[in-house]
Amino acid sequence: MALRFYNTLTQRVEEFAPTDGKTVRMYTCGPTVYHFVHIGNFRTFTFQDVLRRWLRAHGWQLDHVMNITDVEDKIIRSAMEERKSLREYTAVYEKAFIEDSVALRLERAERLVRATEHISEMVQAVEQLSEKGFTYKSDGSVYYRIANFPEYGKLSHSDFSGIRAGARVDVDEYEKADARDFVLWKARKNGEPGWETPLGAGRPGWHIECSVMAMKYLGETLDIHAGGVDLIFPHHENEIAQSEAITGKPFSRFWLHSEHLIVEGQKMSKSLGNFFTLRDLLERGYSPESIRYLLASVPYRKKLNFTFEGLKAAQTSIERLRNYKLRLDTEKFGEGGNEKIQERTETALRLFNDSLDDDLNTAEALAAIFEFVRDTNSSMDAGEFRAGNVGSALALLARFDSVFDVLRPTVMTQAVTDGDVEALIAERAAARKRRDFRRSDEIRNELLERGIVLEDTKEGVRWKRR
RNA sequence: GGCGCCGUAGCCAAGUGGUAAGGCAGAGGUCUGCAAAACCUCCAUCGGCGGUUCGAAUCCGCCCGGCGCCUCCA
Repeated sequence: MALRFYNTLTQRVEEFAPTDGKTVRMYTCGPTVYHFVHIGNFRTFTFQDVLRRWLRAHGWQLDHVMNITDVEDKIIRSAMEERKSLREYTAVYEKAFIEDSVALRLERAERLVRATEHISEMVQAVEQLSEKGFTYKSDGSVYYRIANFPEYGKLSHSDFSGIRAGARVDVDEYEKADARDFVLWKARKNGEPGWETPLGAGRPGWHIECSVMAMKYLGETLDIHAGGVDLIFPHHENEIAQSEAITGKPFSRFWLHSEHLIVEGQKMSKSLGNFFTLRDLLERGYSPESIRYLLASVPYRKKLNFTFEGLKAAQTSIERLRNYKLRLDTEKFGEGGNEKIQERTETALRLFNDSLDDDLNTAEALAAIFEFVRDTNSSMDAGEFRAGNVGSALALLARFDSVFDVLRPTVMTQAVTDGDVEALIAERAAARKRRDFRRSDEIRNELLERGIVLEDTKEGVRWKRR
């Protein structure tokens, strides 16, 4: 089955392949670095990570650009309050974002680009728009005149023809000709940081950075542009208006949008006390993998109800898979291979692939894996699973983990060395041999307290860190 | 008011015309010195009503209940 995505632009599921057949040129809207990125943002970034990994599983190369918005009203306000430069202020949160991303095993985009490092390109873009008659000035700021872009609204599927000038309260304190017009270049106000440019002293509007950076690195037409649903309007709509007005070509072939995350059934908000950053959750003792698993397990176009019960369930689910892999790695199976099991492995792999090809249906992909795990665990118990079946089973798990990436535990500090463990296991074995179960259990509990779990199997003791 | 989404077992959640995936939790059991791990069994007729159809969770209509965007926002 071919890879298909739901395209917001066409409102249809469409087959996807990169234009040149080799490299997927993708742009995703990254964080605004004025605070710690929250778990809802990471839902979107995790979706993008799964997307990246699955595109690569198809054999394509990636050229993925993610922006860092490091100039924007809230940043300016906060930086001024703290008497810091923009860079001083944003550096903290940018660093935190990257650390959090590493913890969640989010692959780094091929290019991570900052808005403030593309000011001159943005100025050029605004000038191009002016030359083509898409702009007007008001109070020293430059605005985009959407009336001159008839296709405005094609992404959000809204009809703006009825909107009249002055129909809305103007939130920007600037005079706009039309309510939907948006600012391309904001004139500097008293004491604000800004740039001296041919457009005047000021700073770029939010939308122009994405148009400029996307086209600078990826060309006039992208393969994929992705972000959260709340960006459809106005951000992505405005990006289209800017980019297509300049080039006359489609800005992006595919537009993918991830749904929001809610917490315990409610919208995440600071006032409700259900607002979490990754750091908050890690402090509560949840593992990065369990958070990653939970975020990835719900298909990206569905709202994700983030609950602590779900987080615990995620951790238990991961352990089940790790136990299975441990079993494959350590158990002695009979010689030869079992044809039936081989067929089931192939079926599971096919189901896994087909599910992800179907607009990244991660829930269905997981089901294929768990069904396979139960089925083959059962075969192992019955002695039907053979040494010849191990390889393909491990390959299936590897395929799974190349996307979900949760099998490897995040190593905290290793208080106990492997040697210590082995020595105690040997002592325990001796105790068990003389049926001294008191001493035997004592050792097992002692190890458990230090994070080592022992399992007695018919081939001897197996242990793991938890 | 405009546009759109959702409502499947205790929780999370697939399935979009042929008689309900998967995970977690729970109950009982097998195995084990005891555990752990694993396996087995049990646990829903899909918000409500009506319609279309041989047949609907899946299509249509109405109703009830959540929610998003339309303004900064992943």
